[in-house]
Amino acid sequence: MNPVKTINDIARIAGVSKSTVSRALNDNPVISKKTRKRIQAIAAEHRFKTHQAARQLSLNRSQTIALVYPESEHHRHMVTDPFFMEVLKGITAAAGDHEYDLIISQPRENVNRVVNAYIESKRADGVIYLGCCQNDSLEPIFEKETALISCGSDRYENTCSVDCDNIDGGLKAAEHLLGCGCREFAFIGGPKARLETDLRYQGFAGRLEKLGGRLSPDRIVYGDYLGESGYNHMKLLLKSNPKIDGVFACSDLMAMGALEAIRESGKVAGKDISVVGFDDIPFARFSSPPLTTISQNIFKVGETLVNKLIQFMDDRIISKSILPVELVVRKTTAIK
Amino acid sequence: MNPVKTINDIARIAGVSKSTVSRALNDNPVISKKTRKRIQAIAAEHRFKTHQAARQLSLNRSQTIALVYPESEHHRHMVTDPFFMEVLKGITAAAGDHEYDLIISQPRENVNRVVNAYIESKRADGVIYLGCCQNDSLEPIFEKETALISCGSDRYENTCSVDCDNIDGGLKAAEHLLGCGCREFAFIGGPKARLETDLRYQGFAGRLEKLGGRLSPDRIVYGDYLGESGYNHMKLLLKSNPKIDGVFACSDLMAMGALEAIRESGKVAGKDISVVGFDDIPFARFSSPPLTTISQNIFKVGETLVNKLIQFMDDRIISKSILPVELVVRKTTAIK
DNA sequence: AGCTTGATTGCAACCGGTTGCATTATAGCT
DNA sequence: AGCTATAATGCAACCGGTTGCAATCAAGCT
Repeated sequence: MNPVKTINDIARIAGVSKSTVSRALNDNPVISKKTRKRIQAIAAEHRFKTHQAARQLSLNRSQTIALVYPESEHHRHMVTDPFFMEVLKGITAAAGDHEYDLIISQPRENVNRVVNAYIESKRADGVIYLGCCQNDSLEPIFEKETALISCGSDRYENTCSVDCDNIDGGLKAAEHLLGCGCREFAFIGGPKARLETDLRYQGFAGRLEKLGGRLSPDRIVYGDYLGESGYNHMKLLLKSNPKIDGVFACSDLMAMGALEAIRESGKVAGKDISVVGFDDIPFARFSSPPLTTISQNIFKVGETLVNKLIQFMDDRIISKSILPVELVVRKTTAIK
Repeated sequence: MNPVKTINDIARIAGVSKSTVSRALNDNPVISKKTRKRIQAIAAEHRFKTHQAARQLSLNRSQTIALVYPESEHHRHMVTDPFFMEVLKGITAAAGDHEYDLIISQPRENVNRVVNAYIESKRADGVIYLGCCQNDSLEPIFEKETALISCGSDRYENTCSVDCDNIDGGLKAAEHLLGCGCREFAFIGGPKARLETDLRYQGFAGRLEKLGGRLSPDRIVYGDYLGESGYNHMKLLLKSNPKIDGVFACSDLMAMGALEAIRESGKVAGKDISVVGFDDIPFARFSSPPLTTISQNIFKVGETLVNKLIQFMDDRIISKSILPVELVVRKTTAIK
């Protein structure tokens, strides 16, 4: 097959001008249907593919969304974050549906600069910012009219965001544990700097206070979402506060770590101590015992991030979305 | 700040031609050091960012790598694949180091076409193909001189690939289980269509045969890498083959599902039955009991994929890399 | 001073698309 | 047939960089 590289080649073959080819390939109705079909057929036959850079240059639009997430504070090699996987699935699916490409980057530092670089170099038309810590200082970005949407860091008036209802999650955990008859509580949060940790705490502690659960400061600890930190914290908690009978952990991984610590202590989760996790990762139902948890529709978070970002890019509509969570009762909680 | 958009603007401000600016910003030594520094200073002062599409068009190079992975056969919303997360980390890190952008896509179908489209539209300079199933038929791509590197599907002569030493993994699992005194084995593979399933089986079964372990066909089953399939398969195996005392599962998730099934059956993993997983996901040490498993350096796989792909793009060097695996002994295996 | 030479810089074409506007073809009408 | 309204197409500029080659400049030499 001869090398057909550009619309000029197609134009020559079809005996029309290059502008006609361009319009035909974009299905511009100003070109007669007959010509359009003919040119499209020729293009297909020669396996022509538009040179994306050229197109982007003309249109001054990259048809690309950048996904930026900061490197986790503690780990570089080991973090297996179920949340990220799932949200990524939602994002890729939705981006694909809208015919946007997705470029991803996990900057070592200076998230701020990276986000700006994507926008200013026209490398991306919009940015999804995932799980920003409170000290990330994206202010300079948020202040501008940048097409940016965030998840896990909704702290700026005029920026789009999508989040799960973290307060309601904490609240549901509290109500359920109270309903199980627990009275002595512990809270194993995510990293303290993270907004969602705070929100879940608010929901949890607020409802406990109202309904008479005990949650003293020495039973409020902060982990890193991974199994190990749940295990370690629970071990210490059990030693210092043997009366604890209700635990809310801000991730399933930490909850499962806690289960292991409970088991080692000789107590039985779901009987002596009730445990509620957060996330409902696929494996949650195979923990031992199967984990009661707050389920987030993370896939949907990903989809919504893309959809709302595109909406903003198209219409400048600023939206704050809060997606519902729900309690999934399994075996780590039971009425005493 | 006045809007400084293009190198033309910089040229005007600096009082030089646009080509000089272009060269200066690329640190071309043909421009006098003084001029270079001056222009770079001006560019920095005005926060100038190169328009990437324009640059790509000129250079006919996107400085981008595409990561393509097929949608998992069974699940769309639920798969939490620890392997993917970790390899992605390695890929983003290495791509960043080489100043390549990374675009990712999980095509619903027609992986083949997607891969080609990236290359032919110059959207990407090279493609990383992850975990190809045997029926994906990427032949048309592999046959060409496409800059493509694959992981999990090394089936084509003249294409780069990176994989862990799956055969050796199976072999090590077999030796360890035999060393524990096991004699009646079961194999819980990944999807049957996947190459690594076959390789691990070869290593495992081959060594068993040599050293006298029993692995009859009805004890060879295939799951989907997730916890649930490990659970279900193990449950059935225990019913049909109560004598089994050594299990090799091709993922930690399946192994952990199997542990749960073993627990439910009243047997004790690490005593009555030994179990070896594969992957060494972070959570493996918190399963109950902590899981003995074959550890892969998946982060390194990601890095290697990028490095070898770039090497190929630069020098057309075709490389096949096989990374070592190692046995991590925890508590699910013990000498009887 | 005049000439050579190497170091700097500028000119203009080019990369491969898109698009406003002018032009031509077609159809419809009297 | 002649004229007009409209549909279809082509021309050429433009997007913002890069780069081969020509032009200029300054220094070194006889």
